[in-house]
Amino acid sequence: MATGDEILDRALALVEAEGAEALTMRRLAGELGVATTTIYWHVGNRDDLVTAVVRRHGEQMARTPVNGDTARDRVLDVARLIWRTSLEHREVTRLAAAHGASTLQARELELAMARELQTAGVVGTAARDAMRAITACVGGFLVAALRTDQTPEALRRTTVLADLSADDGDLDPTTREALAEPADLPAVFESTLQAVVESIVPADLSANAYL
Amino acid sequence: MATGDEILDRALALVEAEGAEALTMRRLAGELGVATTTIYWHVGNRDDLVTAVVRRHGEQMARTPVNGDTARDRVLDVARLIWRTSLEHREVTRLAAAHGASTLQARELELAMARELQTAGVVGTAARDAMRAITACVGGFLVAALRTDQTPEALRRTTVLADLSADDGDLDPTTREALAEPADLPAVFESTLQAVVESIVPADLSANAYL
DNA sequence: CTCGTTCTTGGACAGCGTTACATGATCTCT
DNA sequence: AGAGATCATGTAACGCTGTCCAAGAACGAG
Repeated sequence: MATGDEILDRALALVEAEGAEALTMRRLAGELGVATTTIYWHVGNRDDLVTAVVRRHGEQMARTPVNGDTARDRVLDVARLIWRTSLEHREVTRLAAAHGASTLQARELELAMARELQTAGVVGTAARDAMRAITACVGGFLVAALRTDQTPEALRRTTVLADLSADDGDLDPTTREALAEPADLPAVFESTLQAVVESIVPADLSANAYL
Repeated sequence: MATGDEILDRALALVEAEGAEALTMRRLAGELGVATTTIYWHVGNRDDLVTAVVRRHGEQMARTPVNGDTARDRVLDVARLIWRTSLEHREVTRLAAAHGASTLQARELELAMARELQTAGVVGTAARDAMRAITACVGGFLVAALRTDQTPEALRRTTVLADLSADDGDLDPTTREALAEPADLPAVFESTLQAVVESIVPADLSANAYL
């Protein structure tokens, strides 16, 4: 009656609809009209459940085609794709992050990035290091972005603003004021991404003044 | 008998000694030889507790002096400082990350970075964006690094290697082999950091071929 | 001594993941 | 067709978590 796939689909829907914290064994079982032990039988542990959910979602994420004329553009596009889809399904992203499985969520897209890097001439350990660098940055910006949509109270605890009082006197008032407001994260992400990719796959060799 | 400071000190020691997961209200109370409710009276919620612990640790973290001749070097050094101390106290870092309070942990150091950016001529919203970019990258590499020291079983689930079988046929065997092995994360971090900072605070203007 | 505030406690509640065990359904083999 | 194994589900419990309530202990001020 309740196949493993049905359970995973429901779990995914539950997470997307009501948040990562809503994914509890009892809750999911209730959603399916089934005893909690049934989930254990079909899927296993909660760890296994989350892993399977994240993996399944990761495969769906990778269905979007990659755009870009040059290989470098395509590398950039894959990174943006991870960024965008992770934000669109932020609850799944949150679940994956809490589980330490972000890499699993983006697994297919990371492979796609490796392919694009390859056609850009980056292979072997260099490709691996490049991929890790890019995905680490994307992941870092993602946690920053996901932290933003939390309760205002928790935000005030966490953000740098707090007290722009006298304790940082040697800081320009303009800067201090700017620090109190949130950054345009997508824009900062874009420019940082460009810098990182540029350091790995130089934009256009003919435009390089050194050559 | 049990002041708030004592509780926080014990909590910090507990986390550093036995891991972030060991910080439970009952466990901490037992450690202090006190009823769990006492903690609630002095510190408050568990959220409050974790927040206070992370903040306290963050203040201790910021006591290391910043090195470097040029302002740019000092910006780099602050970033490396966050990286290094966060790894040295990885359990606290894990706790902060699980709580969404990484920014709080590094608050003082981020302010230090803002100061260095200022002397490097980056002020106002540019300073804010620069700081966010750098800290996001550091944070991303940190979660990647912390994921590494997890159980081998969980690692195999998460890492990109898994099956270097036929499903990614158009991938160079050298690359495929490299992807199966972990990267030298500190080295990749260092070079990525350089690239990001370079894009914000150009190294030495006289060395720029365009000027 | 007594009142009021500060501090501490024991005991409960609801929720979580997980498991041992019993039960029913389904299929297979003789 | 009937016996037995395998699959699928349900019941009930264990130990753990954060949290709160009402009641008591300590203690300084009047």
